[in-house]
Amino acid sequence: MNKFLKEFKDRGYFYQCTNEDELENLLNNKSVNAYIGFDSTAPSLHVGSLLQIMCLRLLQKHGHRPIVLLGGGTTRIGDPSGKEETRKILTEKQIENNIKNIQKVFKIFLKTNKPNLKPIFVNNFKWLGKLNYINFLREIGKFFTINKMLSFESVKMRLEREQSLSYMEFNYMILQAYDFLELNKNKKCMLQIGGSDQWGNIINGVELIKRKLNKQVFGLTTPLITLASGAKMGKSEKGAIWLDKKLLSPYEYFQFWRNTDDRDVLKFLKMFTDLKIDEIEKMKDKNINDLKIILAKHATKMLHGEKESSKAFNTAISVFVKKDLADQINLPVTKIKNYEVESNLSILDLVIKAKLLKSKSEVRRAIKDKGIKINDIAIDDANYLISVSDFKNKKDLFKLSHGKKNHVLIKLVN
RNA sequence: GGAGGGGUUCCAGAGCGGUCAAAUGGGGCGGGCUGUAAACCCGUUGACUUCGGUCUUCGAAAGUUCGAAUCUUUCCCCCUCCA
Repeated sequence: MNKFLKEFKDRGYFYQCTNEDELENLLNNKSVNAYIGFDSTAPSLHVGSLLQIMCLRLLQKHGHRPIVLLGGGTTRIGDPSGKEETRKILTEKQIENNIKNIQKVFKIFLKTNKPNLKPIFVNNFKWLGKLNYINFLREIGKFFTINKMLSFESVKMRLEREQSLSYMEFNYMILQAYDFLELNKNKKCMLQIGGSDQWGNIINGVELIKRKLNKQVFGLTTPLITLASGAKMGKSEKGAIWLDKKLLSPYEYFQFWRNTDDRDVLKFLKMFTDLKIDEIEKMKDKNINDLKIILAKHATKMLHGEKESSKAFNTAISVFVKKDLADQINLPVTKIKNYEVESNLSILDLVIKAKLLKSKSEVRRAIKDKGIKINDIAIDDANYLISVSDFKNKKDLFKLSHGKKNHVLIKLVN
């Protein structure tokens, strides 16, 4: 079997392929350009997109060239797949900023010194933005039948759920198909990869190219990852797990992986680290917590680098194992000013300021439940005022915690 | 176009004049157990509070009433059946 495809399967990335045998031939014979499109509705991607990123990385590892499509065009429309409601429409400026920021993560994951394998970044607004409606209908629209479009899962679902699907969104799949056509013509792209929810959109592109150019191209999908708990990957209790340290610190990213459900650990090691499959297989019988640490270290290293990864690890050790305040300097920091303390800063306000909780009522409740701690000592009075003596251990620092896992350092500044 | 049914707190879903910030389940959060896991058990789950209360919420607006999620009117949205 083709090496790329084999590893793709071994790592659990494989879900469906439009024509596996032919694709294998192609991959055996030459370096292929392949693309994945990414949503640009947020300023960063989150772990939900990580599997796709890993696919591109794997592709590159096997000598194929990744194309990253950041959909300035399609983001203006909004993919109805898997969405229950009409998307919000973003301004052009927001989208441009998002794209700029999202590119950074690919520059990390797809770094290479081989010029011919460098990722190609494309923005489909470049071609979608100047489409002429009449021409488009005549040249592209004629290949699509409404009968078929209505049969797609993404459309059916919206119709069944009685949620309105605007004409604009209904066109999304055609635009995505057109993207593939465009990339095939101009970037020699032969393969589109995507999550299993993209299957419909992908075959539309494959078929469009077949009809329009009489060329065979391919589609490959990855499974939807659900956690053992049944939840979707990417969201945690705190919100999205962003792949951007401005939105989520390396320590918190590390903790996300460190807290993986036992049942998911081996799967994630295969999916989200570069460790060789047989190495992972060999580790199977190791202590599950050690495996989680390996996972967390690797995943963090891949995104934030070796240094941040080991810093995060050390921080975690001192928080959870050594319980030694001195080493916990990598926890998220909230600064407060001298005068704030002097003017009776309450624990209620501080917890909110540190973003551990959102309202004073929540903080009150948490205090009642013994869930708020200063330097690991539970606060039992909701009227507690922060004072200089709270900083006594470190002079200008103390640790504020909500529950066992959410810790923030409070730093006193002038 | 005609006839019915419905829009409730994060979700599902009760309530149908006061005792309703609203049953129950799910989810979330905290605590316990443990392994920073799962399962399980307990607590909690609108906001503000000087802890006495106060304020905002049951599709939208107006009204009846001492008092409305609950009744009336208009409007918006959705579902089912018939044409």
